[in-house]
Amino acid sequence: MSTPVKRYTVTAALPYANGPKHIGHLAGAYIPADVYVRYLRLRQRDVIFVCGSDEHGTAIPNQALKENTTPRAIIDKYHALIRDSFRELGISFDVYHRTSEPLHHETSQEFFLALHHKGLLTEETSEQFFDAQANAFLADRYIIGTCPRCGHPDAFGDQCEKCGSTLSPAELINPRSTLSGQTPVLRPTRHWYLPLQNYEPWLREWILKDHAHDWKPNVYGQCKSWIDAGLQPRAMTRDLDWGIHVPLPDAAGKVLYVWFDAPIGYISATRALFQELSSGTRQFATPQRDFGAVQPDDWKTYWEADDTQLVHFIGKDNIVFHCIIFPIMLHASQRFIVPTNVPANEFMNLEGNKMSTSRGWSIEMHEYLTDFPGKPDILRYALLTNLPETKDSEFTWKDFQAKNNNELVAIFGNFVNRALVLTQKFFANMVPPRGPATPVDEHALAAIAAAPAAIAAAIEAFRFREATAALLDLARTGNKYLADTEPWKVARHDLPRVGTILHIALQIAANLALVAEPFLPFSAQKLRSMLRLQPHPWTAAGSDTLLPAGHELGLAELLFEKIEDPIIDKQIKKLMDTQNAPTPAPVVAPLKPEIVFDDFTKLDLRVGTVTAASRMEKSDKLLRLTIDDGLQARTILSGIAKHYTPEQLVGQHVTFIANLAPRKMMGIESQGMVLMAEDGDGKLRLLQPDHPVRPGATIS
RNA sequence: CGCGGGGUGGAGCAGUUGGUAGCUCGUUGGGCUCAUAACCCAAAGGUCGUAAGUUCGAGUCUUACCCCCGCUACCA
Repeated sequence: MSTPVKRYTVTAALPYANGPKHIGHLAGAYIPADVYVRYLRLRQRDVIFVCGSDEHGTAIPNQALKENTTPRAIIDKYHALIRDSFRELGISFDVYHRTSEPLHHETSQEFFLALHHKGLLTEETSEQFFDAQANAFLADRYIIGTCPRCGHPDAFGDQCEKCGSTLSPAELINPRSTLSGQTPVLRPTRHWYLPLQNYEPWLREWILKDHAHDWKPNVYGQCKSWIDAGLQPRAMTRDLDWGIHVPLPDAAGKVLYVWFDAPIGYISATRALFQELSSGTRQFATPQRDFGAVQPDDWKTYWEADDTQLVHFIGKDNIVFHCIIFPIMLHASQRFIVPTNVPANEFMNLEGNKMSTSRGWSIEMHEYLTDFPGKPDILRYALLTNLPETKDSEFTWKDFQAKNNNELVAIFGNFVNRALVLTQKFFANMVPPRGPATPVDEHALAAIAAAPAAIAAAIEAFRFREATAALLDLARTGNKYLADTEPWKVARHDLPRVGTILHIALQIAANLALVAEPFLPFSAQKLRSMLRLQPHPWTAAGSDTLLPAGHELGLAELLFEKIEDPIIDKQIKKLMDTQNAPTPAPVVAPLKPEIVFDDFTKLDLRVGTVTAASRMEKSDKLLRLTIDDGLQARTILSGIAKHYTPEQLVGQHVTFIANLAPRKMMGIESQGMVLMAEDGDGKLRLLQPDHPVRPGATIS
């Protein structure tokens, strides 16, 4: 709204290097970001496209344990895999860095210290689980125990991988440390917090007011939700030995929170880019344009100058970090600019279900590249036309096939092929001269002139589906033009007229080659070579003189190939097979330690009759039961709403623990615990006597 | 009434400030034969989640409710 934009810093979410990344990630961030950047480059704007691997956090050591190797080996492996996949898919980063690099550690520590020296971080002490034997605080992921929901014996402290529940370590039954197997204890620990709440007025001004109209509704809504809920201080450090050390004298064993250091990775990557550009080395930098002579410090303008536009491309899971926390860090630094826009996408589902690498329900980038060699553009196109821009979308293999066969092949590729084959046939593969234009010709020329602006407007508004559709519309125009003018018929009596028609058709093809570059870079390149067309800036798009009369064309080949059913069926089968893979044997909980008879007699187990049952408001799982135990009506809350309706329970016998200390949940006191048999798959069933008994009957 | 996003022809989606409901794919019929049985034209197909309200007029505004997705919470 103020200063004209002089340069762009475009980032795509740092992929977490704990495993391969799938096409949902591509659809969420990388493909739209790449289209945007390639477009800006064609506009000859000053843009950098930065990314890198996010290699810290607790999940990396965790994955190392799973794969029985070291964190270093994990990040090396997945960094390379992800980086190479991106490159093969044509994601044109100027630099792909990694957060394990010393330069990033240094950048992050400087950032942390800058905030610390300004007095913007607070120190607080809280209680966290500690493993006395390993002498280490345990991140949630390092604590495992029996899941209180499904009984899975190896649920993590933050989440049960089996039933998907979100947990906190305190909920686990028989919690144990993965480091030593010991039961962890609570112990106080000190951390540095960023008081997010202090920045609420600024956020309200910056997001809710200044960006009320230019940010996407899903992003804006999420931000508003967070701000209105009231922001809390957030710990920016962790007790861990994998990560970036807190650069303070009294902070042994403390590292920066991964979400503190990861977004700083964008800055580190930018620094790395300019270091390598100025020194001529190429380790992480893969410059996609001529940057000219630069100095190492030139990175600063891309993060500090007001006339730089910073755009973060991310998936919706990252909104809070890129719109709230990182901007607060940037703003608090009083040095860096904050993002101009954060065009986050929703999620892409796969054949009806959420994508998940761990459950095998996904298409990994490297798998696609192996199964469809030389066809990155088809995936780019299929994702682009189906981006989850406003809501979750769905990828199916049939749709992928249809998009390729009916659109890329039949409309785009076929038009180009028609124009080239006709030119070969009638004009010895030379661009014929153009004669007087008829109204039909004028119409086609007008379409050529209008297309680039329509595409550009959609890209600049972050509407990539629309932009892609506009691209294909130009190819449709070409097909229609040929159908309307019928050069194969005209050839029988008026060859010069055929020349005019093909001249215009070839200009359409040339324009396609130009404006397709951001979307389908490999095919655009191929088409350019078929036309022997030099690269042009975007400003040349819309011109009807890209190919001069007399210009000799190159060798015509098929731009896209049909994909036959068996290929698609094979992919679908592959996906289905992952679900039919031998399901892990039903979980039978391991035996607990032996107890003596006295331990058993401490339990007062009884049978009661349910006299009333109702759902608890605001709870999916809790039922409020009133139970006649022979003495009184006692209230017990039970987490069985997913398994029984209140109506089913009234009148039923239930067994319960009568002398369990009362516990308040959702504001209601629960006086006991109803016993349930739990199946391996998490289903709960009542435990009942096989004949009616009187309420209060004891169990022994 | 926890928060956010979304519910529009068979499928996937557009619909800016309220003024006769559009696009792509699919379907059906026709045309064409240069082209990867591709292309072009036409038609059929929607009570815009439900109900009420504001208005001369609502997919578009208000209210209530229903459903889907995500986040959050309870789970003795």
